[in-house]
Amino acid sequence: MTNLRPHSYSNLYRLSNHTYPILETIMGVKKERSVSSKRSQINKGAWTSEEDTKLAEVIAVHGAKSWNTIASKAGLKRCGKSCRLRWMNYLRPNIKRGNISEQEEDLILRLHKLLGNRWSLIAGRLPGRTDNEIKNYWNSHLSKKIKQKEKQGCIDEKRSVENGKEELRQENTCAAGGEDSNISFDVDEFFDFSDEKFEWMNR
DNA sequence: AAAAGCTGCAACCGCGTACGT
DNA sequence: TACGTACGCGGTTGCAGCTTT
Repeated sequence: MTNLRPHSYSNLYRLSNHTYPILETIMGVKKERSVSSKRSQINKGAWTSEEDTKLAEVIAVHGAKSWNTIASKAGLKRCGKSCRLRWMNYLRPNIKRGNISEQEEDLILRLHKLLGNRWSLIAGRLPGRTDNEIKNYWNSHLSKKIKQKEKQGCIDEKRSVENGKEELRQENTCAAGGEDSNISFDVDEFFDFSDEKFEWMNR
C-alpha cells in the first residue's frame, strides 16, 4: 500500500514500531476530528494526542480496568468503551505495527479455518496484533484472496468433472457461499508447526 | 481539472455474557 | 433469583487518500 494518510498513520508505523505517538506530536500531522455530541457532550471520532496522553497516564496509575472510572479520571469526554478500544488497539504497549508478514498471514488463514470469525482468539495467537487489525486485514485482503481462490477452484473442478450429475453437485457446493461449512479439517495438520516456515513460531 | 469510485483503517454500535448487589 | 452495570466481541460505518474515468 502506498497511501499516506495522516489520520491513520499507517506509514508512520512502518517507519517505526514504537515512535508513532511521538512522531505524530512532533510532526503535528494528527488531524483533530473529534466532534462533540450536542446531546451527551461525549466526544466521538478520532482521538487527539492530548486524549491519548491523558488516557495512558491514568492507565499507568490505575491499570487497564474499570474503563468508565478511567474515562472520568482522565477527564475525557469519552465513554469507557471508547477508552478501552483506544487502549487495546492503539496505545497498549507491545503492539506490533506494520505489514502482516507471510508467516502471520498463513497463521491467520489456518486459525480462521479452525475458529471462524473469532478475531480475539486469533489475535491471541499472534503476539502484538489486535483483533481489530486482524479483522480489518481479513476483510480487506484475505477474504478477497480466498474468494479468488475458491472461484478458481470451482472452475478447475468443473473442468475435471465428467459426469453431469457430479458437475451439478460441485456447482451447488460452490454456490452455497463457499464458506467453510463443510470443510474437512485436520487438527493435527493445523497444529503442525514443524514446517520450516513456522520456525519463528517454535522459537 | 474534477468528479466518481475504490481502498484501508480507526472508531462506533449492538448484543451477549460476567459480575456485583 | 432478579436486576443493573460493565466488559468484551464481532459487525458495520465513516472518512481520508488514492485511482480511474
